[in-house]
Amino acid sequence: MRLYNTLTKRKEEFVPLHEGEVRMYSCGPTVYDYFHIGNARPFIIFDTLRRYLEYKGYKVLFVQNFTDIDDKMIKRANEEGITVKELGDRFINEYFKDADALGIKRATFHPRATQHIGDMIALIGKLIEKGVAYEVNGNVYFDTSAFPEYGKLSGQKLEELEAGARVEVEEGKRNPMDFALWKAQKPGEPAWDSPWGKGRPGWHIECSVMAMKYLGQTIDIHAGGQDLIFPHHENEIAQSEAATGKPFARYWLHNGYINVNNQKMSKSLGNFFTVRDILKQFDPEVVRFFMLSAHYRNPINFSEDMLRQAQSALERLYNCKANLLHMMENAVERELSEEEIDFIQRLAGYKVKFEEAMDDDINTADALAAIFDMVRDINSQLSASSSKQAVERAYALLDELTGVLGLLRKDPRQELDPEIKALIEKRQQARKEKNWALADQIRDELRARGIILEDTPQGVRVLFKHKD
RNA sequence: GGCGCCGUAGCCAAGUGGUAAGGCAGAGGUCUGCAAAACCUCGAUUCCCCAGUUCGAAUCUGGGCGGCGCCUCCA
Repeated sequence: MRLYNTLTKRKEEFVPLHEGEVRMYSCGPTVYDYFHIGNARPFIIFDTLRRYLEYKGYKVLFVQNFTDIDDKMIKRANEEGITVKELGDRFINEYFKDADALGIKRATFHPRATQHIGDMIALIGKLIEKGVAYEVNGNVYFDTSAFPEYGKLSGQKLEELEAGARVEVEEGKRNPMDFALWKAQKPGEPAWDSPWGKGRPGWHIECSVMAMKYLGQTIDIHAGGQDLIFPHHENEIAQSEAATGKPFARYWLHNGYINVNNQKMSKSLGNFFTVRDILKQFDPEVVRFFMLSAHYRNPINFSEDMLRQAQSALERLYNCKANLLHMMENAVERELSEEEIDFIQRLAGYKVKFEEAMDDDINTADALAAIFDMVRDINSQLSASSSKQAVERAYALLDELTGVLGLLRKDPRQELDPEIKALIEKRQQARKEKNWALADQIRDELRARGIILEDTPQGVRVLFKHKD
């Protein structure tokens, strides 16, 4: 598999450090609010990468943190009149509700920053010992000039960064690009004891600490949004590598933004849509499909119209799944025909195409194209008279490949309540008697209730309309 | 000022040297009591523009136009 590595600006063959095992870390949310759909992109994309690595047989250790202490947390907690801890508890809970809905698997570990303060203090102490960090009035800063490779991830040179710096130089910093590892307590802020007095950790140190604690000093994959390249990930590299003398992460993956009217969606611009709100109107899998319909490094424009397109496309896949399930209940056990043998051979081809796409830097758009090719073939090849074996093979592959993408997780068949069943029976009777007026009336009635009836050669097929 | 990305049919989107995937929308047809679903057919002689390299370029090089991002919290 090849992955685009931000560090080298190239696609590289992915080879994990430990055979058969992948250790990856992805920057998680700051839990001060519901997350928006721009935040959802890396969650969905890197969940998909994780699923694909597992599909390929790797054991994946996946860590995604929660940032539960920083300026935004403190500000919001004050506004709400609750503690930072209470705020964090609440939105971690809300995070899981939305993430679960989107089919994002739980990470192996979901560490919280505030539960690793001791480890952070230890790492900061080590950096001071090594002479790459210094303390001023209870604040500790990382000395960027002491780390010659600073800027290697973002492709920036220290002097250029400084020239363009819009940062106000904080009192006590030796260098404008130096960043806080530890912040002295200000009145009213939560604080922890440390060798430099009461205070709290800077943002960047948490990811270094939690990544190394759970995954070791050198991890395979570190992922996040493009806006984290600088300064967050740059700083993580500086801290971690200055402390250990070893490469911190071997492959750095960054997803592109979600735009609204071609502008980056962000909290500060106010042009964001929370996942919570979108899910009132759309099925979560529609959101997931939308994210996967473009390559993860390209920007994608978000709009309701795009979601509707995704919804229609997803429905095509669900129709295929529903058809196969329906056929499986009716298909006959018999020898495969020559045609069916050819068909099964073609199935293997779609699987190869799918894997080639995913192996090429997680090209989910191309992988979906392979699935759509397969769906067309299934639809034209299989019918009521197909052999059960052929139908089952097709179903198994569709289920397997869409499963890697986290799609088609629902069973389109649902228990019907007796009233609906009775209506369908009544309609069947009417159809037998060629009472088309009554039959159509019942069909319309059910449609209004979100139940779609299709008359197939094998009997009535019941579909449930997705939210829209 | 530094670093970087993008511009492919009405819309979305792969493809990055060998002659334009896939999806949505639309048109016609087949099937159907009518539908729905599905299937078949139709859509870029062409990939923002210009020049160059090449037997050959959407794909490489140079220039231009247009859009966007990072360099500050941000997925």
